[in-house]
Amino acid sequence: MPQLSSGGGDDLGANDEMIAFKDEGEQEEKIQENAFTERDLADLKSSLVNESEINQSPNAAAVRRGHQGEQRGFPEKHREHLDGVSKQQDGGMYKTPGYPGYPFLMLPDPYLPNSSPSVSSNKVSVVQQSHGMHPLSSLLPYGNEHFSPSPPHLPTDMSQKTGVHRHQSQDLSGYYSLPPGGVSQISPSMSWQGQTVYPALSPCGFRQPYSSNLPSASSYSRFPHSLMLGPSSMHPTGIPHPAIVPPTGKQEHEQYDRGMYAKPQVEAKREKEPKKPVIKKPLNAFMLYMKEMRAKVIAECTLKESAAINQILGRRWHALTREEQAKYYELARKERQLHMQLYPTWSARDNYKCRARFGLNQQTDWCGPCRCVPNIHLHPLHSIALLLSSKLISASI
DNA sequence: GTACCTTTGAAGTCC
DNA sequence: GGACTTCAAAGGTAC
Repeated sequence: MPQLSSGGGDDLGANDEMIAFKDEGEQEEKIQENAFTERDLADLKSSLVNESEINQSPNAAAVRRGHQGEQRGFPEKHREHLDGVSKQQDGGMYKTPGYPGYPFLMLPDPYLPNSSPSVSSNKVSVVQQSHGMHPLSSLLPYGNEHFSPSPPHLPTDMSQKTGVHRHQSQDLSGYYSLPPGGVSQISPSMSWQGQTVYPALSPCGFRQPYSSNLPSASSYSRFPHSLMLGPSSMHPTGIPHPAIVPPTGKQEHEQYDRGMYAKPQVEAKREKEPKKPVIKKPLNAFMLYMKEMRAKVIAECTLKESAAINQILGRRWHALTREEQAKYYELARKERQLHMQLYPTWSARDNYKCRARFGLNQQTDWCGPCRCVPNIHLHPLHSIALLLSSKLISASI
């Protein structure tokens, strides 16, 4: 996928999608000729989303379900209009003096030299956003200079362009104020950069999932309290990370017991033990955008259904300029970088359901059913032995 | 109680 | 290398 990592600011990654988005009207013309194509159904959904944006009705989602047939021919011009409106809205978001509801602003900036709750990290800054400060800079744990034309601390090859080089771990210490000894020496009290990415929302009508009475809890809005209280929730480095979540709910259920296999006593015993926290994937650019804009869309459209909201956000994402998208690509890139720094052995594969489904150790067990490999690097002979054993397991299954 | 929906992007897997 | 799959967030909905 296109990323900033290619080094050029022009390669922001949304080209294809943006082109497809612009061609949407042509497709809809074809749809009028073939009323029962699959594209028609997809277009219907988009039209319904448009309607939700226009009507801003809290019942729009319900209406969508109930009257899909009636709304099949929703005028295309409304979509074009909405695209313009949404573009205007999104474009204006960076110009708005106040930045209400911008969730990232409420948290300390761990990567600024003075990372204590600062002007850019408390609620006051929310309404002082625009004064010589890029609105997104506050969202960043990386400081305002991130969007400045020539960040002083950036490597020379990154200064004048948004280009990114993938391997710049040496830069992270400057970016994230990491101690020279590496992440393992980061004080546990330091706010995790993701807090600014997954924060509590401002009290001005936005959701605030956890009590703000507890200072520590408010600083870890994305963490369940159990995660914050227990050392088991900590990363080995001692750093609480928003990507670390206890395997509760859906994931826990899917990963530890799906009824796929009978539980031996060992399994039952394992369940009594504290569950290992799951390291989540770092958020990509669009996910970061959604996190930021969801509350705004909810407020504007009075929608609550995430599926419909995400459709709107997807359209708005395409409506963003490349420069606007670049900010989120850059954020996502830093998220991935820090994630890699903190969890060098972690792989997205670790969270694949298949391994946990069969009760396999993420680090050592060979996943026979799906053939995905363990995280460790095995001796070739060991690998062959595991391969053979996995085939036997597969045959027995 | 939990899967599903819906979006885009990153990463992994497969052929 | 391209196609495909999975998972990140979110919360209402359906079963």
